[in-house]
Amino acid sequence: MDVKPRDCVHQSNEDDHMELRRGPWTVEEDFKLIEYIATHGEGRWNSLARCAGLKRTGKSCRLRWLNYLRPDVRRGNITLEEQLLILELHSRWGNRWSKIAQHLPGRTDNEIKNYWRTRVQKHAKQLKCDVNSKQFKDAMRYLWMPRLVERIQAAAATASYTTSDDQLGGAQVTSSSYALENSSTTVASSDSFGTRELSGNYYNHNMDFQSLEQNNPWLDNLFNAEDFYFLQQQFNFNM
DNA sequence: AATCGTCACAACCGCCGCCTA
DNA sequence: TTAGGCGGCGGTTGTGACGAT
Repeated sequence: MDVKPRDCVHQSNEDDHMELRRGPWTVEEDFKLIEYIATHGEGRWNSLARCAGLKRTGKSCRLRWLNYLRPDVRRGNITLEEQLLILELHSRWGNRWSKIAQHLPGRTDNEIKNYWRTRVQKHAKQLKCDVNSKQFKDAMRYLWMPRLVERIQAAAATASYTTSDDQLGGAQVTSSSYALENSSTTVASSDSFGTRELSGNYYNHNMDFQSLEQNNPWLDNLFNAEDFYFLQQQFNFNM
């Protein structure tokens, strides 16, 4: 952003010692922040907070803007393609959330971090293994990621045969196609493995995921009973 | 209907590196 | 050169929503 709130003279001793607000943001606070940034641009968050008349720390304003109010923030469920990208990038970079977020347009590091903690770590916990263990990494690489690839491909195939938005939901197909385009370029450029290799691994394990999926509408529940059995057989998890 | 447990997500905290005076 | 301020990042916590009992 170009315009910085550098010409703010709205400071007084009272302001300096005012009680800072914490906790959830109100609609009024959001409005103030949006208005101020629309006029003056973002950056220099401490003085921005003062000049905008917000009884918040600069950090709090920055976080609220970047994670919630920014117009290009994408909200809603993490798509399959995004899940695949997160797993792929995390396997390369670890907990470098902001770096990972740079490759998922509209997603924030906070959102990705939350996704990892609530979904991925949950499954590690269910498998009674450490999320950083080789076992779990193998499970991700040889089961979870190939499955995501299959699901992405299946969704794309279904979409191509479908002309009616009513059957799949127009928004979902659009979002899926958009993300697939992005993820395929990124994943394909991976120096370690790409979609083809992932699919190969998937077939090597000789699993009939298609029928499995038909019988199990797991969708967001990434590991189901059969998966646990498979993991137990393949990776000797103690369950 | 009430209570409890779990999940998802927003927000805060502490640390670190960079910049500037 | 250095000290202080600031922004960015990753870890952690608080809390509302929701489902199970």
